[in-house]
Amino acid sequence: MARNVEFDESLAIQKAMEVFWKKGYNATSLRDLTDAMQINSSSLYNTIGDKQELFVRCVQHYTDIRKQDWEKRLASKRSPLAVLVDYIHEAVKVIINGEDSCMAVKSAFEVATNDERVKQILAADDQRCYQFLHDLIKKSMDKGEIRNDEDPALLADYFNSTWTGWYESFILHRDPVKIKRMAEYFIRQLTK
Amino acid sequence: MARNVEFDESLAIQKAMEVFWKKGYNATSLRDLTDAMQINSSSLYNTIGDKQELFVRCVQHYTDIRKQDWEKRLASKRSPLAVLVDYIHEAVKVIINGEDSCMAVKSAFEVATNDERVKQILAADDQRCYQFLHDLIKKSMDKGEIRNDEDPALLADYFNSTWTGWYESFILHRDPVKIKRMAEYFIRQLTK
DNA sequence: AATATTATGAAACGTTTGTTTCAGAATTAG
DNA sequence: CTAATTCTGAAACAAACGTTTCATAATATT
Repeated sequence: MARNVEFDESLAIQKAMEVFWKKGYNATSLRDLTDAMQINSSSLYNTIGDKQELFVRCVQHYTDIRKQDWEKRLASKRSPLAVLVDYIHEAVKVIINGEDSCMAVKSAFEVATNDERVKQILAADDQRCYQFLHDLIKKSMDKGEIRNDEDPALLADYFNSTWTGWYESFILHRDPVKIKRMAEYFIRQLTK
Repeated sequence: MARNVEFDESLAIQKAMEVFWKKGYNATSLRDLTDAMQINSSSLYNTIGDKQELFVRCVQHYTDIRKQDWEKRLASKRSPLAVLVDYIHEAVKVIINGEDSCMAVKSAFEVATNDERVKQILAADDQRCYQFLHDLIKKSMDKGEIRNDEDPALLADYFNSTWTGWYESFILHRDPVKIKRMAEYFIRQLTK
């Protein structure tokens, strides 16, 4: 027998995520957040909680979106190698055209070292990406699309950790050609 | 005709660097810094400047140390491949045993996106690491120590960006074996 | 329609932030 | 020794921080 929450919580989380993504955890103030979310701080504290809790929810939201993307790609009818190559090309596009870097990577270095919950969420996200790559590599090997003289688990680990450096490179040099060349080498390693 | 600065400036920079390295730029307060440096904030502002200026000096100091290390390794009498492999193994040790992640990487993601001077310093540092790798790879190819069917500039770029992901992986999973296996694969790519 | 309950907005909370001030201690040059 | 200059330490600064309070508005249930 009382009123309901007025604002759309998932939309508010989305808006907060965008701010955290761009500025990072520590450089984002609560006013930055409530401005973007268009809610009062009392509403924030009544529903979601404090800044840390909000950040956890935002990181969770960020990784949820990625999870859905990987699941959709794995369900594709195309050949595993085609899905893998397509994914790499889209990753390059995101790095080159995206205004901001990857929120998962930024949060891993800035927050995961101090916040156990954020670390768990990002570790789970990383594990899913590994699984995504491992599935595609294994299937490609079984179908004879790529060479199979290396352990697919090792390749998945290696490739999974590779993107991170591409983000750093693009932050420092803003050279799209450099990223594209590395991606081509990346794919060549598998196929030749 | 007046007194001199009392504290050792380079020692103070070193101490400040350690704090920034561990906590990151935004999570570090000026009191954290003056406590570690064991100086009063007035002395800090009189000699070095504000927080941003101090951070720039710390990042510069961090990259200076790396520069010296690369120069020393390049001057080695051993074979280029041996120097390269040795460097990779030591990089793995640093990742696995180091309490904190790489300050250059952390700063690239947290600060370089907003601070042009930090970005320039880190870009120059990255360029030097590229040059270090390129020199060793080129020489190894010329001596016939490794395969030469790929462009050494491309390999240097690719390898240079690879470490960053290893740091992220270790933050999230703390699995030394994983890092070691990736390093072995890394070396295998060159030699076989 | 009355009532109990909850969400909201504005203001205020005590801390902490980065930075500045300034009197006095220290030191060098004449 | 004197005097001019500079460094230091403690205190204070306003602004911004994350968070809480509370009166009021809103609504679902009876």
